[in-house]
Amino acid sequence: MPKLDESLLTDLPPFSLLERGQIREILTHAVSRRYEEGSEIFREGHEAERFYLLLDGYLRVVRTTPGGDQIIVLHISPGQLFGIAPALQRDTYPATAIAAAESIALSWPTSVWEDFTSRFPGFASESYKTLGQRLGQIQETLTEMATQAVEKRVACALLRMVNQTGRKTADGIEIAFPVTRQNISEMTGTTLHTVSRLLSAWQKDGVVRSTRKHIVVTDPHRLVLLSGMEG
Amino acid sequence: MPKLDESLLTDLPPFSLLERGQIREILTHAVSRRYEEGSEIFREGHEAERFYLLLDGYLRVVRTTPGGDQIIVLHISPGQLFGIAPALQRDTYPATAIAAAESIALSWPTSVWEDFTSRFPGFASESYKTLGQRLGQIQETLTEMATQAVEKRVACALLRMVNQTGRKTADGIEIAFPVTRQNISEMTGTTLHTVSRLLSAWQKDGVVRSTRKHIVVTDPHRLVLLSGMEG
DNA sequence: GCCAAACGTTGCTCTGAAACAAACTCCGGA
DNA sequence: TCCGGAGTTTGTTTCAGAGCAACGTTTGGC
Repeated sequence: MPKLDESLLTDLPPFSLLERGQIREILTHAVSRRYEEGSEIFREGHEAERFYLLLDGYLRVVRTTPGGDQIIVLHISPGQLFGIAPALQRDTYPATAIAAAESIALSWPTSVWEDFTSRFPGFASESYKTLGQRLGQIQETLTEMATQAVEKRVACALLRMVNQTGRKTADGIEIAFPVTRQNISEMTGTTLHTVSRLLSAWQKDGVVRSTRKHIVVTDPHRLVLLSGMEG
Repeated sequence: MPKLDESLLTDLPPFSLLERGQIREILTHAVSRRYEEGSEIFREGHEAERFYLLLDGYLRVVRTTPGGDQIIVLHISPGQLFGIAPALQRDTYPATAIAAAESIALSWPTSVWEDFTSRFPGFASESYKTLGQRLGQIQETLTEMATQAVEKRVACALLRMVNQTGRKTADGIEIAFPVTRQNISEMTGTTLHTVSRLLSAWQKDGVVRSTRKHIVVTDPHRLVLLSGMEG
């Protein structure tokens, strides 16, 4: 295991209120691990043995139906806690986490959760804040799914990724991790065919530019209009 | 305010570990109120001033889109905490709660939340368990919405209501609160017309029997088959 | 440098369910 | 008792988007 530097954590919300010494102690319990693109960090329904903090990379949180269809519930960006089943008194993960890009995460055994939340001020409240945000996000996605047409859902999904992970480039804002049409269809409850057609059309209109597994939004404002969020 | 009896709370999970005296103290901070069918307990986006416990009746938790469409995120049954935004470090309600039937709820000011969770063992953990269950339910609904056809979604919605609130009658299991076709369409992201057609067809097949605002599932097993959960 | 697999595109068909439309029925209140 | 509104039913039309099919393109492994 590589040596972990304290500065990794000092700027992250769950740990920002803590002393150097406390952070050092937290790190002594942590395991750092690298996950390559497409690999599974944990699986839905399995015993929740550890909880995690994403240091670098991006994750997809995924659910699979009995019928074998997969849907992407949300994405995790660096700095976020995930797999925090213990916060919800669950002993089993409610979804599967998959690395969308090569990623690095710290993890701790579930058994130290109790200890962390009681001893470290701000750790518990930040965790619950994260949970609250996620609950909100999922509700948002649910209402969108229930009320909006496919085109708007896809536009919203792109915007969400751009807002979370977008970085400016010469010709627009690009999504910082690999995404396939299939992935987008799993975020929006549609088919890869429909997503492909939409992206092609938007590319023709100059709203996006996309290559294999890679999307740049060239005209975010137009995309917002397409998403039907306003106007 | 009517006098509140301690026995109201002693059997409910959030309070089951507590002493009589503690429960008495909790009740001194509580306000009890009756909500008539269709009335709003709190509204999405408003300041989360109080949190609640449903004593009797049923609630719908609802979200409204900018476009005016409404969708029902979940239902609340007696004994459950709700409006517990403080548990998630939110200062605003993430959804609107509406009485689906005449209901009675206790409520406390958000300011005592901190106090309750720290002083009363089991209160916090039960609250978080509730939250965990709800998160799971919503994820479930989301995947269903994304992958299943309308017919299955409606079948699932009925089954969920039956499982949560169903009581046996002469000719089947009935849903314990008023439900309109419109309501079901708001649970499943479809139109009241489609729901009406489905219920008519199922009634013809002897799977359900329904009158205005009132549904009895006469053949739950067939409904499970229709829901595509197994087989 | 070749091959296979993964990813993407595009055309065509067909159907599930929305949209539109019109009645009908029940219930509560004046 | 009558009226009006809320809830329900049913028919018809329409179309977005799934399903099916075939082909093109990139990539990485051997």
